[in-house]
Amino acid sequence: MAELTLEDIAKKVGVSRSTVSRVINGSLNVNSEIRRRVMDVIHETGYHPNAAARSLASQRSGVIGLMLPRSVSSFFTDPFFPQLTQGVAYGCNKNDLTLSLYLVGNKEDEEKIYPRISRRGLLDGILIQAGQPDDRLIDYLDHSRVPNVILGRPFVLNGANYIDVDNIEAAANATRHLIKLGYERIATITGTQNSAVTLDRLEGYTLAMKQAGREIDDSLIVEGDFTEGGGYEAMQRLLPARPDAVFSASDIMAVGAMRAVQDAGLEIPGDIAFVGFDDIPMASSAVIKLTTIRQPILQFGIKAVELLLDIITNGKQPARRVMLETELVIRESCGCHKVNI
Amino acid sequence: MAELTLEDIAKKVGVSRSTVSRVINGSLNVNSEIRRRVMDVIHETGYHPNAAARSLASQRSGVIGLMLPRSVSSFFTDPFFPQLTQGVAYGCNKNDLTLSLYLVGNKEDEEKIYPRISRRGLLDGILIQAGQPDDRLIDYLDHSRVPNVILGRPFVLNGANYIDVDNIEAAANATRHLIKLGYERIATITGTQNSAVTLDRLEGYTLAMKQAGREIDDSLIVEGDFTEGGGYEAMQRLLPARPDAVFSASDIMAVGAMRAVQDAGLEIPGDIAFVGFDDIPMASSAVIKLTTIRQPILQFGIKAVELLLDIITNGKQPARRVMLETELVIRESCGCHKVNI
DNA sequence: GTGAAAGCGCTAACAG
DNA sequence: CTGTTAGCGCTTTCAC
Repeated sequence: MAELTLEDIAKKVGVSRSTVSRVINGSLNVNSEIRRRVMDVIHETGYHPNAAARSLASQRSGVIGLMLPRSVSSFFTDPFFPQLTQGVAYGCNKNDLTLSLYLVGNKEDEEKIYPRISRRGLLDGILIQAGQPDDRLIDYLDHSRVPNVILGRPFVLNGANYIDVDNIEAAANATRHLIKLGYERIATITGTQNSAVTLDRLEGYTLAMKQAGREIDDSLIVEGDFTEGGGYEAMQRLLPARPDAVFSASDIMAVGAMRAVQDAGLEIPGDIAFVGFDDIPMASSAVIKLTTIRQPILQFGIKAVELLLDIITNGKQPARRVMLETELVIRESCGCHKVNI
Repeated sequence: MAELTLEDIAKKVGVSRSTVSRVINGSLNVNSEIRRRVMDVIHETGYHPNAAARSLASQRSGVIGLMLPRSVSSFFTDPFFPQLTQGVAYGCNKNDLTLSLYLVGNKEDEEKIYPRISRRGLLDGILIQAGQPDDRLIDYLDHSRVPNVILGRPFVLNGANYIDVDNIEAAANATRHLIKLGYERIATITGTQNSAVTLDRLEGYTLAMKQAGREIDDSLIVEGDFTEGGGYEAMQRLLPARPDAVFSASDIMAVGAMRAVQDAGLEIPGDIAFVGFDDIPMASSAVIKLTTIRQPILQFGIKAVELLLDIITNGKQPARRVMLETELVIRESCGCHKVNI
């Protein structure tokens, strides 16, 4: 059977194309009897309006993009991104939006993707993961008229719309918890250099330490890369400095680091206590029991979609900055109960 | 500035709209001098054709969908899916396609998504992850005219186009490896009930055991759920049966199971040997060293896109079934070297 | 409350 | 090799 059009439906019901369009788009000014008949025919025939035609006429596609730049290589290595993606997907489902995913693999991909997202008609707006300071994309989008919101604080603000958690405060919180528990040599495993999250979480650590009158010992600060393996190696480098507690800038690195501690024959939290960041599902597993800073990852994605929708509808002015709350979730890796005895 | 149209470019260059369209679409029949001038103006002005108009006129959107049904709840829990998604994304990048991701969260979402994917004009075709036997979607798509390929063998074939690895043979291979190494009590941790992968891998295990003249001992078969925690628990249930080797239907479950073994004070592979399935990045980490069946996950995604493209171009007849090769990757968890001594 | 008519911006015959 | 001419299928004034 040939594809049905609005015109076909109209003919079958005996009304005009406009009327059918009105009932599909939920206009109130339609006689309820006619509306019913139109609906019936639509269901009987299994008619679905053509998306391209609709986009062209209405200048709205109902599609938003999610772009993860090349610098986010940990897409399938850190559960954070899949979960974020899921949050965005839920946000889309909720708002009857379709999600287009742009995963950039290499420089070549990148060049091909720029034009695709700026092609009008395809996307109503786009969500971009903040990356490294030299990410040209954010800059690029700033100049384009595509409504966009940045996931995470971008390096250069410039009236950007973004959503984030207060990484500095959250990391400070995590560190303070360790300080309060009486640990003497508190170390930190940072994320990849050159990303805003890494900088902010490190700053939070430093802040809390200084506020507590502790000196910053560089041998207690090691760089990870947001992977489990990276956490393992970072911990191995850290071990000689004899830390008695570690604040890890991500849960997945904490998991790797804890493994390194165990492989070294030490105990958690007895010998070394841990606090992570993210609260990925694994953190609450029976085996890990990681005390961590919970980010509302799913909510993050959902809110981002809503923020974007707001910008699409009402314009990008004034700039919007949404901050989500984090929360210290106490499990066993920090050794809380040890102190309570 | 108002949005540029093809007409504007044509006017600036002093040619007709069609000519500009031709150079954009790479038609050969254009005077090279004119082509150059058109290109120049396009670059100067930063013109991008409107995707909706183009889709409407050409009946092709350049967008394909990737649908992960509700039954795939392990999206952000098993690295397999993110990696598959990445493979699909690469395949899209390579072929100048845009990827739309449909992650179904709940029944409600599901109902909203059906019409979205069957709306013509939006999608040129769709990739669907095979799920449980009662997944209505695959059935639904079979009747629709949307070109589609199923990722993994579907329960009901019916002329479906799909791509898969030979799970039975691969699992048998893994099991045979363990048999050859002389293990006496070889167990298996299966995936979630009711999925084709689970069934096939279990069948491979049974097959290899029977072929080797081993009896199938039900106490050596436990069900997992494709999560790390599930693997851990499955192993705990398995321990009393005193297995000396385990074939796990996925790497992530193997990781959990191995942890359970260590927590029980046993050694790998000394007390219990392991072979996994997938070869996720973690499997080759310095800590895990998991012997496993490597699936070409990225390739899987890329090939799926190419297959879909073929169907879009040449029609769904005849049905295409693509099988990808797997490979046994030997690391340390199987205890190979123990035997070689 | 309903219909007619004018596009939305592009592709694709078809002439020339 | 290039221009003219129809649409693609829908939304949206604007009359009535």
